[in-house]
Amino acid sequence: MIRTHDAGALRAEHVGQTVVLAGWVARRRDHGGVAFLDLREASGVVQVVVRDEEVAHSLRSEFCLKVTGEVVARKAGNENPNLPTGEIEVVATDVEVLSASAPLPFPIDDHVDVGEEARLKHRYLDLRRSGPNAALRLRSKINKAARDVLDARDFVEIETPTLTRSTPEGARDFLVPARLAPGSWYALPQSPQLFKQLLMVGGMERYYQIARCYRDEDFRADRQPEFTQLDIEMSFVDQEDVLTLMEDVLEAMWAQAGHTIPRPIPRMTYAEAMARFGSDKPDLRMGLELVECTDYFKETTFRVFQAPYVGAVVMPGGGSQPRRQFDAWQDWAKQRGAKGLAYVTVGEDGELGGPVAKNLTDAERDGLAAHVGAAPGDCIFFAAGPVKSSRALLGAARLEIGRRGDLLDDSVFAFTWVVDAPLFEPSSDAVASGDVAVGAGAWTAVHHAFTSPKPEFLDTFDTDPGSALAYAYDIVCNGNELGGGSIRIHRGDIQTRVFSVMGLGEEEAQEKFGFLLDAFKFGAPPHGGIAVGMDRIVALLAGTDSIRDVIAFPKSGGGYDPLTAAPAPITPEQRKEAGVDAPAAKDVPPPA
RNA sequence: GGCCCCGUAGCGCAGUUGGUUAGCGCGCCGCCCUGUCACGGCGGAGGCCGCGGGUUCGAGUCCCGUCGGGGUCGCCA
Repeated sequence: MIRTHDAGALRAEHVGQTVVLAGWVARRRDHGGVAFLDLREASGVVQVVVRDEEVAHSLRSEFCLKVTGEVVARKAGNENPNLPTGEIEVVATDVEVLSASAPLPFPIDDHVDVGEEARLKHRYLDLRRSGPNAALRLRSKINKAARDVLDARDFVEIETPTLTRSTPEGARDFLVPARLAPGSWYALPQSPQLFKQLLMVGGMERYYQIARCYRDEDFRADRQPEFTQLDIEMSFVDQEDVLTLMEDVLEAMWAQAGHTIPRPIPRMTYAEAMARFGSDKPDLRMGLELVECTDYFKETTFRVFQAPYVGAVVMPGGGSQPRRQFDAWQDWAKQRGAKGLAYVTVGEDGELGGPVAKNLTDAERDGLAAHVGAAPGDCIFFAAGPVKSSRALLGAARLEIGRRGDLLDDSVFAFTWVVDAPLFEPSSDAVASGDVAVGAGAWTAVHHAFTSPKPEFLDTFDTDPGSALAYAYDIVCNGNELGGGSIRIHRGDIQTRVFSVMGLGEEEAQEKFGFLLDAFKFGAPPHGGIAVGMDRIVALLAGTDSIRDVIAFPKSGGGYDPLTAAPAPITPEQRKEAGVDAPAAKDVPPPA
């Protein structure tokens, strides 16, 4: 090693020692005859005193230095209590410039805000800043915590291919031309789903992988075209085994950030989550649950509330919002595709106000505040219409109320399992418009096509797809779906029936994933698993809103990498050789 | 794909009802400074106001288009 000591580890006990340090000039304070350098490296920062003006004068920010010097105690009054190394300093006897630095595109200074575009373009400089640097180190620790738990339980870490076959998982695939088979294409995996199931058939019994996954979808704040899952699969287990294991893993990961997760993690059914929170990933850091009002308004003369569903959510203290604020709520609701957001205010005297109140009967007004749990000064928002879309609107309103009221504490982690999701949902968009899809009966898997129905629906799931529940589970924290999994189908006959409900014929099923169906013919063990998104988990634990902050080299909008400027054009030669323009090797049947 | 917001010096931002030479802070360059720690002082350089078109006597400012960034809904199991 070039250095003998870590700069950030020097303390009073090292006084008198001659040390060799290596690091970067974080800051230079030149007083003419004496200059102070803050030398920064992975372990921290220490103050270096340079008395040779010739040497000090030429040094600049982010020069990479080797410093030889003696550790001395700072004189009384010169200590810096803000630094762990603040009691001492290193008086340089020799300073060697290992590498000079050009002027920086942006300051490497924790006090200065820099735009994301500039940071990502020079991400290697951004990573010298304490925040981004710490985020990646935290990520490493969390990965290790997960590995330790799984290793202790005899899991096998196995890598699966990234050049594979287009899989049926719902998102758009990234495609890679096959030079040796012009006209044919690999797909990058959306997840290792099929491979991990094959590993179960292969007798591995306990598999895990920290796996990169690829989905070619539009961008969101919490989405990257490539992202990382902790992927787990186990044989001979039921749901309890998977949930317990995952809780062990989560507990260990959260412990890395100094947090304790109360065990067991509570559970609620999908139906309960939708009814109480209007979401399949409820944020349980606050109350303000949705209140069912359909029965309450059963006899109402108010036409808007003559609907299959009427629900409410209370905004504490919201009654005093000015009119334009309520108008803003209307715009907010309309932007989400709703007609509006009806509201009633509760005056300090208990008198109801707002445009809706006068449409209600005396009886309806009298009991309303009590029914929804509103207090004087509150505001009650209503949604009326189709069950699913109305609850979704109220669920979104609930979160918005939480944000505006500062009711969501980011230092608190509220976990829940959401279980018993429906196995299928109507694939038509009839759901959103509120019509009940009947007839043609095109159904699509809520989770994925290999999720088993719960045992009690094994006989009926194809005759009554709408009411069948899936043997699936999602882990939710603070309104984020961290991940999910299921007990899989391991019997060919059941798999065929599931495909059939989805309108997937035998021939097409064989074409798309015949290799999996074939594998299941050879004594496939019962198995199940789970996958959680590591980017979101680390972001939560790092206290950042964006998963970009916990990815070493993230992409910006449009899948663009500001650092390498990928994606980039290719040469005509590359194009020809890759076979990008070759005609299809074989006609592929269109999707069902 | 729809909607909203933002593009002004290396970075972060201001720029009035459209008006003469486009500012501020930090950084950068030069000089000075022997106890600072987000050191300080003096001086200086640095701008196709994202791009294209239009309105106007005159556009950083108004209009249309376009590109880039961010957010959101759709989409993403």
